[in-house]
Amino acid sequence: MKTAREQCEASNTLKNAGLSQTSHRKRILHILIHADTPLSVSDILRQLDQERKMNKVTVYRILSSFKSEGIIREIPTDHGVNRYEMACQHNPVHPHVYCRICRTMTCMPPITLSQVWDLFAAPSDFRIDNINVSITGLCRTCQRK
Amino acid sequence: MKTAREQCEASNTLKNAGLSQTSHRKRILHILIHADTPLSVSDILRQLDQERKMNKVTVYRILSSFKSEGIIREIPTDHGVNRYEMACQHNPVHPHVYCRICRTMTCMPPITLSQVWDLFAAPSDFRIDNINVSITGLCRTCQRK
DNA sequence: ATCATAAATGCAACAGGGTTGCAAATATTA
DNA sequence: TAATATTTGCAACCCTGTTGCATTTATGAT
Ligand SMILES: [Mn+2]
Ligand SMILES: [Mn+2]
Ligand SMILES: [Zn+2]
Ligand SMILES: [Zn+2]
Repeated sequence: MKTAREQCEASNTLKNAGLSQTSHRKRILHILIHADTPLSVSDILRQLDQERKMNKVTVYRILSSFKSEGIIREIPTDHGVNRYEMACQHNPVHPHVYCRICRTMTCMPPITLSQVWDLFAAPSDFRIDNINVSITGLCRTCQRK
Repeated sequence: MKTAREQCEASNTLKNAGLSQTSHRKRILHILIHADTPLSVSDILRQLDQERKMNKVTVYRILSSFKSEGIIREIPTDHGVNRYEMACQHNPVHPHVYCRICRTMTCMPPITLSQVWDLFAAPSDFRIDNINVSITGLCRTCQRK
């Protein structure tokens, strides 16, 4: 019997999703698991390239497969740059605050799915894949400028 | 004394925002006021071009000024294409459902700002400009394919 | 109205995120 | 090991959105 934490590790995550265990996928997953804020593709490429270059097309395709399998969440921003975070048990759906100047994105405490459901009352014939709550504005630092 | 409806008309909106009354701005505002769903720049250009062409840079700049003045809201999507809707009295903040296949965006019933505030508990030192709730998934039609 | 000044628009060129086709490399299975 | 399917890299591309600059249009004072 595995602990919950173990099940969120890279190789288990890939196994549970039915994805083959390539080194590329594990490297990207490792970065996402250890991130404390949602990452853009540029962020991920920058981290990868410190160790060994990876083609950006590969990163996009891997993120796309992770998204299809529900391993990660995609969070759009006002600036047209998507960000990605783990969608595992330890990271339930939650809102984000996003500074439109420095483009810092910060995770907020989670809300329960039932709260979201009650509040937003999505139409019953719409199949929900993803609920994104994004609060854009100015962080404390950027308010001073 | 003007009625509330009159205050949301194009020329009044421009006057209240302190923007000069150019024909370009009025044409775009007219399109947004009569839209029943948030529009992309392509949507707006397509409608404009049926009558008389307008340069896309002009459209972007006008939307940008409208956004700065709080006349319109900008709604990002998973596909990196922003959409725009009026932010007048008759159109309070509300969530949207967005189909990731046909890319249809539909407005949902409004929630009160205090509900959002209580639920998301944004940090007190963050100055909120915009709260966006976006529900992505499949519309009824696209579920059948 | 006339002129001076500021603001708005069009055009071209560009930036950056993201995608597609195809060939080469790697993993999987028999 | 050999055959097959999947993954990766590369180049070229598409699309949204931006920037610089010249031209046009609006504004405001004389
Ligand atoms: Mn988060
Ligand atoms: Mn709406
Ligand atoms: Zn900031
Ligand atoms: Zn659809």
